[in-house]
Amino acid sequence: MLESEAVVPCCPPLTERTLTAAEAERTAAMFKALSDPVRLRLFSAVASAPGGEACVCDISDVGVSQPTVSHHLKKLKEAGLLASERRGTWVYYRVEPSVLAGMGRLLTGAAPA
Amino acid sequence: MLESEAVVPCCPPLTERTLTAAEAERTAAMFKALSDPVRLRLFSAVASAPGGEACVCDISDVGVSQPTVSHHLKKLKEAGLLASERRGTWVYYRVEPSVLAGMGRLLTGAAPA
DNA sequence: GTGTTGGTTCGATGTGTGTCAACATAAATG
DNA sequence: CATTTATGTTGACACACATCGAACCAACAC
Repeated sequence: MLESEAVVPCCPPLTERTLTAAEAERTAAMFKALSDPVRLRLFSAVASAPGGEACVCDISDVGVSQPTVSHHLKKLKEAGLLASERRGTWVYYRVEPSVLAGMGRLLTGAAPA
Repeated sequence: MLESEAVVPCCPPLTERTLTAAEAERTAAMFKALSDPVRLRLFSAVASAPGGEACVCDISDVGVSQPTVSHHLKKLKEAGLLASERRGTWVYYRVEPSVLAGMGRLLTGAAPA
């Protein structure tokens, strides 16, 4: 199981040149992780949570069963977008810091302020 | 056929709050359009082309059959990421201007320089 | 008109994926 | 130990999707 193999320092901005097949493969994997409505809601719930992290119990109200939530969180983790840590009873997820900036740079070709 | 219905002024940054179901649906559709390696190569080919546009004949060398290229370009168009125009013999695709900035803002929460 | 080149649409097919119910694991609590 | 609560995993199923060849349309040349 290959998890969170550095997805950030991956590829040039989309406006720079045509991506190679390998670059496209890696970049597509990140977009694919965010291409499902449920995953997107889960991700934004974590990303917007105070402290940058949230326990599953706080974000699992997205209209699907709990196993499905777990499945989607796993996918986000495999894509390198989220990291998880168990603290006692609950499991907390947080956003991998550099990921958002990296994907933003991919689209805009510039670092945000 | 609903094409390019304003996708840009759609949704708040992912870090702001948990997206609503409707917001997640719309945002996921844009990410999904970029979640395929072939589409990503086609999109970057158009986005990086001089003048911001390219004819199909210039970008269709991505390792799949030409009908498949056409299929993917159609999807990108339906997602509001590309626009097409026929000029004589050839069909030209160009990037919808505000889309990249809009998606970048979605991820970083800030406008690029 | 016929022919040729560029592009899209149409079926068909195989693979991928989102979903849930059922089961399994992990930690706290009694 | 048994029980309860919180997550994760497995297996199965239905639907979506990427791909192709073949048929089709659009513009140009003859």
